[in-house]
Amino acid sequence: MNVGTQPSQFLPLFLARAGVGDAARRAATAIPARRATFRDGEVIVRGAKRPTESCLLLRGLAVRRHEAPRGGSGVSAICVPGDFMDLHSLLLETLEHDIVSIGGTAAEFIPHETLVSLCDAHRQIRYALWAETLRDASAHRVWTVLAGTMRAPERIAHVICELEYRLALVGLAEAGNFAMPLTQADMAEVTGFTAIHVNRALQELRGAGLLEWQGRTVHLPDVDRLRAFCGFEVSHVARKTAKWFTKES
Amino acid sequence: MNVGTQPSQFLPLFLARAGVGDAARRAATAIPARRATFRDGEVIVRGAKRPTESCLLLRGLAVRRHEAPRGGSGVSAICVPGDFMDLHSLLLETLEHDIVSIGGTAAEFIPHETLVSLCDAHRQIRYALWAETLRDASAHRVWTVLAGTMRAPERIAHVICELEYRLALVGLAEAGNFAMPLTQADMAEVTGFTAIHVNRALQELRGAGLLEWQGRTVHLPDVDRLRAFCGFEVSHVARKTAKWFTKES
DNA sequence: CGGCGCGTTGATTACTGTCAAACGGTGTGG
DNA sequence: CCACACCGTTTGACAGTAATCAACGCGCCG
Repeated sequence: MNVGTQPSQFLPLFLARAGVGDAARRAATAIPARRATFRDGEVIVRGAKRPTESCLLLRGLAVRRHEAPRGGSGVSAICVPGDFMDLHSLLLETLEHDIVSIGGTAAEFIPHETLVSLCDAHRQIRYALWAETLRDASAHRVWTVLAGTMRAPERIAHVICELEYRLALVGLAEAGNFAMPLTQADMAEVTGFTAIHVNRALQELRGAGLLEWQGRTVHLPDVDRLRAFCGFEVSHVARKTAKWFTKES
Repeated sequence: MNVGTQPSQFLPLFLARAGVGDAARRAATAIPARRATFRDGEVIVRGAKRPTESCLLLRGLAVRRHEAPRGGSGVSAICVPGDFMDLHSLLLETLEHDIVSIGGTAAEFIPHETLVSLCDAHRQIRYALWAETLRDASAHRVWTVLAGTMRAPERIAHVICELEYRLALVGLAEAGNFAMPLTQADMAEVTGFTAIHVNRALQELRGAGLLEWQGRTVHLPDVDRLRAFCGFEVSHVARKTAKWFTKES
């Protein structure tokens, strides 16, 4: 549902986090952005269609949903608030997946031509956006390996650890507690297991006292123990950006 | 083994394929590149160490090898000649994986500062390189989903289809025949199965007349049938680049 | 009340890993 | 030349993990 156009709030925040300097950031303060909200399961960006805007997630969770070759579907990533979800559509003609809302979400859409102008005009901005897409790619590589090497309880625990970590970064998780819009069926799509198997793996995790997940809330009694259980390392998720491009163009 | 420094051959080729115009391409003709060859299993780029160059694969195959959390290892991508293997090290401080030679390989290394100068000076070049990293990311997403949803025979067949397709693009596969430096154990690392299971899946594929793989050579009697078997679609691998950035800066 | 989404359970089957061993080719040293 | 070791491949038997099929319970909402 479209809820109007207003100056982008998240783009300046995003650039600030990326270490972009004041001058370039001032140029990004008055960027008009279309805002929209989405209900559970609604498609935020459809892969089949060439988009003319890129979107930032403001609230809620979203997944990158792919059609799998033999007819099923799979998820290649989870997006949290603050993520620039389809920056790649700026340069690639086709998208291989949909971006789908999990629970209620809000997103803002910035026209490609605006982003291109910013990139052309500001060296720091273009490298910051490029670096963001590289961080995404790095996360994808890690997921590929995890999907190949971990069994259900560890894999699920790892997804939860990753969510907790990334949500905490943007103030949406505290003391191991966070809202969990994903259902067990969603978790199955993310991890590639069946919903039934996810259910049984979760019972194992609960039984071991590693996590509580009831309704739409997750509580991790001992984050460190859960991280040890599944081999989660912050360094796998948090990739630092090189600092050579801080010079303004 | 270091085999000297000479003007980069592949960078101009690479830019030409990316649709970069003559003016920008001329600037990239005299780029000095260090050349080196590697034996089977040698590390071409070590993730732990911050590199000061980015490398292109000239000959042979290489894999992105990760340490898996519980001690094993996994592979997140296969690189073929012509691939810019660690362009991401240009902007990210840390790399989460090694790039490892499979069989004998040759690579050329271009200093980061040279690449940065080219990117700063030429709009087309910076967008072409950015797009290349986005294509990588797209391939990673597809692999994540495949790793989660396919069983061994299909998954292995898919990797082989992808290799055949990408090698054919650079003239290294013809009529379904190509050199295969990967061993069955390597294929196990790539797909996340055990070598024994890979062996059995291959017997199944051979029995169905879908592929022949003996020694270091693969022959696909009927590429279309193999593609149908594993759901391989060219569109999953070949992502087109948007054409808006053809304008020179 | 009845339907639906979500979580749960049990029984059964299919897929994959593990352990142990053997085979064939290749290169090396005696 | 042969013995030997090594690597990649192959085989068999068995154990563990996950998918499938078929229900059932529970809460929410029309």
